[in-house]
Amino acid sequence: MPYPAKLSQGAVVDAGLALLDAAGPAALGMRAVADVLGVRPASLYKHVGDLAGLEALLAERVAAGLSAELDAALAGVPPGADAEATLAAFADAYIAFARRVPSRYALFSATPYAVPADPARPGGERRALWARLLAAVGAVTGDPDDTAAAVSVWAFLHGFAVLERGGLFGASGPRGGLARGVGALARGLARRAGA
Amino acid sequence: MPYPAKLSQGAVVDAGLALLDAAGPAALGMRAVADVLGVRPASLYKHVGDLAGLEALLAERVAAGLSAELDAALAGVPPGADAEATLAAFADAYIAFARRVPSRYALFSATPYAVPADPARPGGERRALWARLLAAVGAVTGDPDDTAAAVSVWAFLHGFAVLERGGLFGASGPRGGLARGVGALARGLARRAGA
DNA sequence: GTCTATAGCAGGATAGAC
DNA sequence: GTCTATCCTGCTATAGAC
Repeated sequence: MPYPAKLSQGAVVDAGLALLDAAGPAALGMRAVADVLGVRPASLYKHVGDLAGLEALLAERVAAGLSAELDAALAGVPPGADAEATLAAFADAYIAFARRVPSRYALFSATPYAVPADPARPGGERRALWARLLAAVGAVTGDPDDTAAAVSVWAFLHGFAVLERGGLFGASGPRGGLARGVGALARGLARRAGA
Repeated sequence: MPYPAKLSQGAVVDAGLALLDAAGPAALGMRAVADVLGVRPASLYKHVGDLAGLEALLAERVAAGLSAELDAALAGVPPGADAEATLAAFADAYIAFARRVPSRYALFSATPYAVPADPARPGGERRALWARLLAAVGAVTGDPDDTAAAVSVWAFLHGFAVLERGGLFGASGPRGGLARGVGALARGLARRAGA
């Protein structure tokens, strides 16, 4: 065989992830991914469609990784723990991910919605993430499906991650803003004592 | 005169702003701005240096606009108002700006720090914005220089703006998450009643 | 200060051979 | 399924004439 099969969709996604970590989201492109794989750019189109398709696959993969880490963090919280401690564990895991692999987090959060293409029903990982968030927030509010509260917490965490990564906090850094915000949200979102 | 002066730095910035509003941050470029002005791209370089210089000028201008609106919102709060109402007015004005001119907000928040170039000491508008934020948060915490609390509120507002604009909330939208988060932060950040 | 002309670079995507 | 070869589009930035 003159041209044996060297690629697969999974291999292309793996290469994209490696490139993402090494060179950042701006460097993600068909040419660069092909270079990583030692292959010609044209070959990739048979496996991931086009660049947008590759990005969607990558976002899904990243969402799965984040979801797993959040799951582990929630599982590590002792059964009788304080509700605020549960939310703090979730928040710490979320921010730790954004700090450890900022390029993956950037790609994930820049992809509006994994437009449900035909194969394998993407977007499912996003829903899993949302479920983890609702669980963590539910521990604080007492309502296991408190959408507004979940939106609040997500907005705070995402905003913190983005501002920190963008250098918007300046040289002084966040200055305790993470713990302060998580604590404030936990107390402020909690069901009123008398209710 | 064969080539009368048609341009000025201010005119180029105005055109950039118009282009930004009409076509989004991705469309901002020397060619496009020149087209808006009916001029050749090469002419712009005498006025704004290069593309990065133009972006810095635009970010500064946008920061000034946002700062002014926040100022007006804070000034509109009655003197004896509740501390939570003050923060809510600030938050509403912030999000209203991000919704009304999303491209301007995106440019502003994407520019890490107006690198202080020689002319007119840029970056000053950012500091003004930070002062407004500290004032609004100080009304809630009682500390006029509570950095951690200000970081918390900014992270929440920016995160909300970004997620909403990016369509990350999905079809259902934020679902009351803004008011919920502002209320929770106001209560959670407030100085303890007994202190 | 504006113009013409051009250099230089990078990127996505396709047609058709093997 | 991979290859070669190529097209097309987009952009910043500079040199030198007027």
